[in-house]
Amino acid sequence: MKFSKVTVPTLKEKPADAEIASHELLIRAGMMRSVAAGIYTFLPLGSSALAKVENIVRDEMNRAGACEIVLPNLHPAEAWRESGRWFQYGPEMMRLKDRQGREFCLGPTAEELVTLAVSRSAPSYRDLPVNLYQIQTKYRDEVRPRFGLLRCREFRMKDAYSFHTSFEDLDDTYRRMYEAYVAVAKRCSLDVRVVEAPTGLIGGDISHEFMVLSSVGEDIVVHCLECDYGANSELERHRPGKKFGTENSLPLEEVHTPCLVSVSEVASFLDSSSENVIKCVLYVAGDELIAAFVPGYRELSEAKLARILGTDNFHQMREDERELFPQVTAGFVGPVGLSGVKMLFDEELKGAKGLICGANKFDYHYRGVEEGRDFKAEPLVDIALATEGDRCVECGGELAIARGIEIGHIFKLGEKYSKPLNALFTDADGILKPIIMGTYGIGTSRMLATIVEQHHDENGIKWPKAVAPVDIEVIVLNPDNDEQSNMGREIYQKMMNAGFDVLLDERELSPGVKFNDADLIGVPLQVIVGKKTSERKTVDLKVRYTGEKLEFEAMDVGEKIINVLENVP
RNA sequence: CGGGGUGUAGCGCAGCCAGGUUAGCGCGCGUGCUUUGGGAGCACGAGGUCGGCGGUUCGAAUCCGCCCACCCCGACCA
Repeated sequence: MKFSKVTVPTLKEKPADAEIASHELLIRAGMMRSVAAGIYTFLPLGSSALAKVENIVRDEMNRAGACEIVLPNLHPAEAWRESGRWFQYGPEMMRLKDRQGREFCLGPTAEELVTLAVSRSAPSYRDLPVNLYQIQTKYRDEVRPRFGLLRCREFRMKDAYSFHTSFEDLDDTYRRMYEAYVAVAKRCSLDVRVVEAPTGLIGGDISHEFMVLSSVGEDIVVHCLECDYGANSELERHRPGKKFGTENSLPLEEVHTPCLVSVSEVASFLDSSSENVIKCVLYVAGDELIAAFVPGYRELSEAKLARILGTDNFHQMREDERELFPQVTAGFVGPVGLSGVKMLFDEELKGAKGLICGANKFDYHYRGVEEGRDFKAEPLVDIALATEGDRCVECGGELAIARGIEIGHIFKLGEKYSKPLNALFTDADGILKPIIMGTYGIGTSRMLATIVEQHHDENGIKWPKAVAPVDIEVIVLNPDNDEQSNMGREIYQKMMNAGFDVLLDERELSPGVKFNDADLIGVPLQVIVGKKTSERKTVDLKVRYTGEKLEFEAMDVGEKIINVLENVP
């Protein structure tokens, strides 16, 4: 590949709309261009890097016993109506009609189509299990596409679907896919953490997310620093690291707390701390009011609340709704003597003593409140978010809270799709039974961005060798010099013949431009042919990842390149 | 969908508040000469529906209205 013949429009300046490193660098390095919000064109180098990632995924899928297929992007509405998701998916699904008015969508995922494809062959237990996958463009009309390739409306994803005669058999494939995903991440130089995950719109019982910890990640991950426990914050479990409330019982008393509403204000006014205050958050769900109580030093998790309520159709009470619910005194709500409201108590409130809470009376709080004596914490639920200092439920180790980028997600679906789609197999006993399914997704374009997030410096991308768009860049500093030009071309040919992807930069530009472009593009190994070549018959090698520079005799540099390349990250 | 912001040459921006000739700057691009180990120099040159539509005005990039696109925060969500 010659630099002058391939479209690599590098930019000196940061694009105005790029907020994060991967977005900025993929554009500046000439690997992609934005077309519309959350829709990108991959230019030659970006396309090449994406293909490297996808081939690693492909290889690991094949090793795990999955078979590649190609499903259409255009899905007839019929399949989605049968599963019920045509109605559930909502505006996130890109819908369209053909000239006859028949409805279609652009596939956001493909459980329906693949399940129908398998079930139409009327499989018997002898035909199962099978595991089918594709690497395809997916469409989701995200509410807010952002961060370059991290959240797109059109993106690349590998999706696999497995079909089984039993849950035990599903467990086996699930484990193999889990291991394959870990292997993919490793080969792409991504440090991945596997966490328990919510199942969302895909559904099913058990699922795991593959998270790469990163400050630009959109998910919050809670994980143990000592064991393997990790979970998405939406369903994490934790053991409090400190005691809520006081050690001993205190007498209940009412105190005047004029205009003090927030937990910290009340705590400091009463010379106490947020570890003794009950926080109350009011929610409106339909025409019902919900008072949720959590320890004052914690945040309430709306995701957990949604799971408990069985709906996400609720919102925090707004000021203009206060008159609709005269039974509460906003800002001074406490569980003691409260009625006419649905109450929920975080588990940590059980048995707590010496607490401070609203007195359900304007400008008054109670102190010395004790659960069991002054109010009963029922129902007891897990609605609080983990906080720094919490301990692991598995091993008691320290929990860390971090942001993560979700690169993969695997689900045990069971019969969720096979039942409504009537996907059956004939068992050994001759009876038709629903197929047991699993589904496994990995975002390949998101992985590409994640790799750049994890591997870059102030000069540009530092591609790990396995996913670099090309392996070697040969830079001829002065192409007008015959000796340099010939040597550059010779090395270029030789390395291509040795099976490497090589980029030859013999553009008529000053050396600085070529050096900076090379660093920006981030090819693992630079071979520099310049003055030293014409004067001393040597060439320089520069390892992009480490910045290490080596000088070798030009004559036998081919072997040296191969040796050096073997040891670069 | 709520809040905030932006839209002027391929990219990054100034000009707008206080309307007034051929709308500027840097980078990039083209041609020529010089230069070639970390974003070269000189000379000449090309490139613009000032996001769109409508209005006010003798006159609109600039003021007003509507619309569109893009970005950020939130809500939401694989």
